[in-house]
Amino acid sequence: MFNRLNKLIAFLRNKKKITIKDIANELGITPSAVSKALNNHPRISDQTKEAVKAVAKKLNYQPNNLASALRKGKSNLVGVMIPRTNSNFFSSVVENIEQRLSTEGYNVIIAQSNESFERECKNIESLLLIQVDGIIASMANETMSLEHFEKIKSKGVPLIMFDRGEDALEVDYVGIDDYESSFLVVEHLKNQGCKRIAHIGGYRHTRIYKSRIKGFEDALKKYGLPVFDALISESSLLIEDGRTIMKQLLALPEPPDAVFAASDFAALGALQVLEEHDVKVPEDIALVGFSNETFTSLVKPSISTVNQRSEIIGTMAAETFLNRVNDSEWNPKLNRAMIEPELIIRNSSLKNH
Amino acid sequence: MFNRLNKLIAFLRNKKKITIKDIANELGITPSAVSKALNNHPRISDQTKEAVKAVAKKLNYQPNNLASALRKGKSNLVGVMIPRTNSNFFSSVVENIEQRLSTEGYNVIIAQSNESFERECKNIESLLLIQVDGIIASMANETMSLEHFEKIKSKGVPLIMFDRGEDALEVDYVGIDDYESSFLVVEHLKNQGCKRIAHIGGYRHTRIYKSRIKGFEDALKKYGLPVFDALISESSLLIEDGRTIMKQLLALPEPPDAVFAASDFAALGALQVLEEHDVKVPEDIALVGFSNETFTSLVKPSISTVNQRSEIIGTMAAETFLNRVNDSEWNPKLNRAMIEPELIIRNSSLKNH
DNA sequence: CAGTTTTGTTCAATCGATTGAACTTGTGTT
DNA sequence: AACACAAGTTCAATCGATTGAACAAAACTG
Repeated sequence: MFNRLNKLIAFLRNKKKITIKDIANELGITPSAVSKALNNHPRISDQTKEAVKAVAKKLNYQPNNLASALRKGKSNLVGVMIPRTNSNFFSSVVENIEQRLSTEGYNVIIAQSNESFERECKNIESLLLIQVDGIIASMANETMSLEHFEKIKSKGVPLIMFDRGEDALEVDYVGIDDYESSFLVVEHLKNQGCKRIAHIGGYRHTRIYKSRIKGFEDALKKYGLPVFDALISESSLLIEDGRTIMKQLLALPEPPDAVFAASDFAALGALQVLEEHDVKVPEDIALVGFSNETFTSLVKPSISTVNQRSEIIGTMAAETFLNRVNDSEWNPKLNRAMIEPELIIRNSSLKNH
Repeated sequence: MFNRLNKLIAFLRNKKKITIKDIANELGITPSAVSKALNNHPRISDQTKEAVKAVAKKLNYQPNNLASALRKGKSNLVGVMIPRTNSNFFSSVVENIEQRLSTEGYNVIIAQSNESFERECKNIESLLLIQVDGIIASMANETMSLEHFEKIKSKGVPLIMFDRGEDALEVDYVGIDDYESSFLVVEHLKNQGCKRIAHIGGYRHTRIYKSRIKGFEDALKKYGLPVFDALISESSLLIEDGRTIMKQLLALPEPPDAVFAASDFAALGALQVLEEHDVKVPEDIALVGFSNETFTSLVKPSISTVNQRSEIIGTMAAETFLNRVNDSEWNPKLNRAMIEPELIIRNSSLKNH
């Protein structure tokens, strides 16, 4: 009884699998003619093409991408690897990449590393196994070694990094100008009358965080403000890190009158601690975060932050990939795009209102 | 000059492409022996197996998944389609699915519909083209027609729905008991002394929202509270919807003393309006949301909400998929799992503290 | 009208791995 | 020594689509 059912199901499934052969039979031509007709080969008559396409539609033909990918060495898949999906910035970048690439016939595959180096390696492994035509990625915080990314390059698969990328990895890159963004923040805080500005930074081993720290220091100098090493810290920039560091800052003999955190999460942690210590924000201490996460506009006070222009970054990353596959080998020059950051001023740093 | 470079690159690429043939040559055996050795075929000697594996490692052999997928009709890919990635719930479910399936050798591919019906259709198209071995999905809010999902079934590809799924679509399902969750909320609100409870619900055409509304009404009856149609609304449950509806509720001759929103976003919108109208939460109006989004614990007051157990749902969805592929055709019975919801009580509904 | 082009199609090989059948050894049995 | 049998491997077909070369037929040229 089950056997009969099995066979029926198997039959139905086979029935479903329409191949170019079936179309060829239906029309009395060969599979190769069908293939060429479907691919708009110039040597095939319009008449045949139309007939083939009509039959294909009639039979509900679904091309087997695997087969064509195998033959053509092209899967029409683009892998996008991000540290986390539950971040406004990353998910927005992905959305914009999807939007741009889908018009070009590419399917976007998302993989998340969860900020884990190991996961990142595995994901790359997976994406390469799937034979993606390219990878657009942003590094996990944990990542220090670059071998896994080198592997992508060495396989000849185009690799485009965004936001978190390293110069040592000589690949196309799209991101905002992190160095510049620190200037925006410091200038704004200075205008608000702040004089002792602290920076809750990311680890210097990551280029973007290094740039933000360097930009921060240089901006202080430019605007004639003192640089205190005790006010500059490095961490993973999670909420908890923000909390810990903020507590340390408050314990200083001379606490800062402004805090610039290199991540909104760290800023949030800092805000929580400030509140717990009844420190008024922005009156006593002004606060600025980074990334324009959704919650920054929801908390009280709303947190000023740096907009990383996820739409532009996503679109440009996609565009860069497209250039890369179209130009292919003949264009070995790197494409490094630095987008202008935008400071979004909210209540956490707005003293005069 | 460029030509030479081209050739070098081409050469390097070819060099990279190690196939079982190369391994076979290296050892003086045939490709099929290599294939069998790598797949632990019983008829191959341990000695050969070890030798093959050693050489494979030495040459850094990367199996071409496309080829094996083509032959075996199995890609080892599982597509996960969710409405949005920037939601705590969905991204957590995905993470748990990934975790479970990766141990089984599957690669998870994420696609987001962005709550758009059209996008959902396209994504399914894509996933089917990629020849995924199965699809785990949660429907977009916009979706009313189910044809695209039927298509998955008709192709014999296992389909598992989670959270947002319809009974009409006769497929495996994992989700919390939405009906029950309304009881938890109403019971809690009643214990807080609330008597006129409003419900900001989702559209009834979606099963889960219908269940929540039905559960809400039945719970009111069970706990001896009056059911007012004017206090029950349907919307897309976005922040803006929460705002609009809250305003309407406040404009009533007799406003509610508690609001149960079927989404945290709607609850957030309601909270904003309440604050703008200087209504005290929870004293004047208590508020409960749904989904345990990150921000619910960050805003003031923190929002009580229903935990959808993303970990359990993700793991069970993965498990269900695995059962389905292993049991294959012989087990046509549906697997509908209803997880117990959990009420997380925060300040927005806690009057006595 | 012979000869050349153009057009439309078929042929056959190919992508890389898999798999059942077939074949060749070596070992064990009587 | 003859034979069965298992072990180890090779052979050849296959998955479905693609592609350059080859071929036939029609259209054009002088």
